Amino acid sequence: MNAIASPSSALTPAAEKILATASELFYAYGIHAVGVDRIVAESGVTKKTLYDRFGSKEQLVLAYLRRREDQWRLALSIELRSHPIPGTERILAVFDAADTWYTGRSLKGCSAVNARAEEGPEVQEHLVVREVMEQKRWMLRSFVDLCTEAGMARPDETGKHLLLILEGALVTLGTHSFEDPMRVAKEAAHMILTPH
Amino acid sequence: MNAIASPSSALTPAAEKILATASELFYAYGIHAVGVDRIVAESGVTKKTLYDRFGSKEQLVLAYLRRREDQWRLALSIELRSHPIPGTERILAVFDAADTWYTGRSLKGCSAVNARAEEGPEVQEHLVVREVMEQKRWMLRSFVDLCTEAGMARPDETGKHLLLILEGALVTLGTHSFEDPMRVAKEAAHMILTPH
DNA sequence: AAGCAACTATACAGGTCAGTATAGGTGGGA
DNA sequence: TCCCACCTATACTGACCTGTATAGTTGCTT
Repeated sequence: MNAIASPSSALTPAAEKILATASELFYAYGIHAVGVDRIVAESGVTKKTLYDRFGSKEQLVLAYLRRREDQWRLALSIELRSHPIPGTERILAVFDAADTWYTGRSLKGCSAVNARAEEGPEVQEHLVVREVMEQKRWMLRSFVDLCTEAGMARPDETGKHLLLILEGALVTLGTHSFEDPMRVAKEAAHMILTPH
Repeated sequence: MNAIASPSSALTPAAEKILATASELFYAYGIHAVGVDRIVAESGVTKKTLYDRFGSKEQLVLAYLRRREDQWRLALSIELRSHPIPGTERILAVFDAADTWYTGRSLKGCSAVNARAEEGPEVQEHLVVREVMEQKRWMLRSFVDLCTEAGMARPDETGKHLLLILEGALVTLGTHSFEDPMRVAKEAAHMILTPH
């Protein structure tokens, strides 16, 4: 596994407050629905400081997405460290980590998917869209690596199957189609991983 | 199955043009990012007509979501009609319908999920959020019905597993984590439906 | 011929958007 | 003592936001 959190880049106290406030608001209401005026008002920091520290709203959005992803990767790496033996149990531990980390904190699904929904159709152009794509491909790579080290017959295909199930559970956290989607996802993953 | 398209409510010509233009723009750029001024300009209709026909932007958004869902349910019911025998093949035909209907047309994933990403955290309050929830629960019910009529051992659980896989594939259409997600989803569904 | 639904055209109101400008305050290190 | 990074405070720009107001046109139906 390649899960190591980034150095988190030592923000100044005011920048920290801005990012914390922006993260809550962006996730809860959407990125376009939250103006910098509101972020500034609720964080008790001036607009000048926001632009001195982050440069633009888009860069603030990127910082928000990267921090959330860093936290998830850290939580995942800790969970995996307590299941060090390659195999089905270690793979299923991903869904335990997701249950612990996302459930409760993520009543609107995946922040990256939600951010992508608000951007235009250009894939390569916008930084936000690229960031989302890279995060998702990292998770796919992680699943494939776990399947490979477990000696699965078709790690590439199985990794994709597992990613689909995880993504579905994250979406379902936001749509409220049914209760406890991450537990159900772990069941589904278990069936995928069981020899037929 | 309960898939019958709604009567589609006979819009006036100008309303039709507005809805067609709004649908493209909402899907491509997000709902908050598209103003009524732009919809009006690109559809060649006046703003007065838009408000005479739809009443508000929110109602226009609802019309957009409902029409897209109606079209999907119609496509699904046609596909299912050509696989009338209860069983695994009929269930997997859902993913063929999704492949035909979504792939190409839906390079940014599910319109309902994307719309939900832009609304606030209140679940019961906003009409858009309720609409999205109802659409997703309808699809879950459809999967469960298909599993029940196929004589599956645990139709409720299997229906949820299938919904997770379908949702995951829709998201992946938008994130570009890997190619051809709907085909991969059908594979995963096939494994879920095969006795262990 | 009258009425009416559907439409065009233009202008406006009141608010919010991202981002900039100007001026000044504070605390720690060289 | 001077400097400098970091911060506050306030005002502003020009564009865009949803929604409304006013006035007039077209074409079908009764």
